[in-house]
Amino acid sequence: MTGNPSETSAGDIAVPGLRATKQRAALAELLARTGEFRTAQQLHDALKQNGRRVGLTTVYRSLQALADAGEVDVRRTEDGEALYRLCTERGTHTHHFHLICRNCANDVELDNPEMDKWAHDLARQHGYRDVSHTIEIFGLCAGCAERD
Amino acid sequence: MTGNPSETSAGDIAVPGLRATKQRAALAELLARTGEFRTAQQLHDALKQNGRRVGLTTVYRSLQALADAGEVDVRRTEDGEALYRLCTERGTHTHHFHLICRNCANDVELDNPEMDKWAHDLARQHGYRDVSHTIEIFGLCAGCAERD
DNA sequence: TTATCTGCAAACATTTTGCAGCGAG
DNA sequence: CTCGCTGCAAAATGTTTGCAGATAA
Repeated sequence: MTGNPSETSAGDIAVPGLRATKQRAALAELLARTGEFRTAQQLHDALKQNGRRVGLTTVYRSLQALADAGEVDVRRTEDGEALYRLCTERGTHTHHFHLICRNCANDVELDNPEMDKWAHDLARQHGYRDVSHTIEIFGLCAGCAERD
Repeated sequence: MTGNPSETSAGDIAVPGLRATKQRAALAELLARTGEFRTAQQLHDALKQNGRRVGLTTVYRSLQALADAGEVDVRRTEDGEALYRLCTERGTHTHHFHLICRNCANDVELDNPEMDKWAHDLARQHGYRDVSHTIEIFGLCAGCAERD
């Protein structure tokens, strides 16, 4: 699974204003392959295990840049650690719902432009500008609810 | 306003298994008076300004104890800081919006049953049960946007 | 009295920053 | 060649812990 690192950038992410470096390519590939929320340190460890030599600092900085560019989603653990995952709908600066199972941590990412707009308008009604929103719905997913 | 600290416990919170100390009483009173999400440090500062001498450590430990006891709600800032607020009513399963200024941390609490219902339905459409949701909209409040 | 609580200082964990050198464009 | 990117080490931040003395029960 981890045995054949090719030079070709598989899940490459081109962000205008960011240089294409090996490190970021490796990170992007990893993010694409993972698809789930991981801490910066987990990603860093994974890169190390894949033989990729990327500094933790660079992981942090790249994740931040990618988050700014709207390419990755950021979420927080209950104790405040940042979790990163490749945004399923990239490029769009829309923010999505997260439907998170509180048992298995499974995360469904939804997109509801209407609700999106609503949240936006509501914020502006109250004088808020430069608005972003986070909508997290916690519950038991079908699988876990059954197993209960 | 702050000049006459009486010995009587105004917003006292009695938690079985926890001793009633002046420090915790002061914190509880402050929480009751505040009613909004604050960081531990903000609470600590407020206590200091009220002439209450309570160590930061104690603030943290008390908040943790109160949170464990279900008396206090914990939330996280966008950058991972913990925010605490007196739990309004346990049992009510109402969830509100939080319109949070990412600069001054001001928090407008809204209630929009329609959006509430929407979120709920959406979750159930995806097979989620025992649903609760958190809707946080971050932005710059009018005041901070002006000051920019 | 005695077990818990307090508060200081020091430890911690995560994330950020300074700076010298590397490397993409 | 140049300027941004990298990575180490060191700093900054928010939070937790060890321990000696204070205090509620």
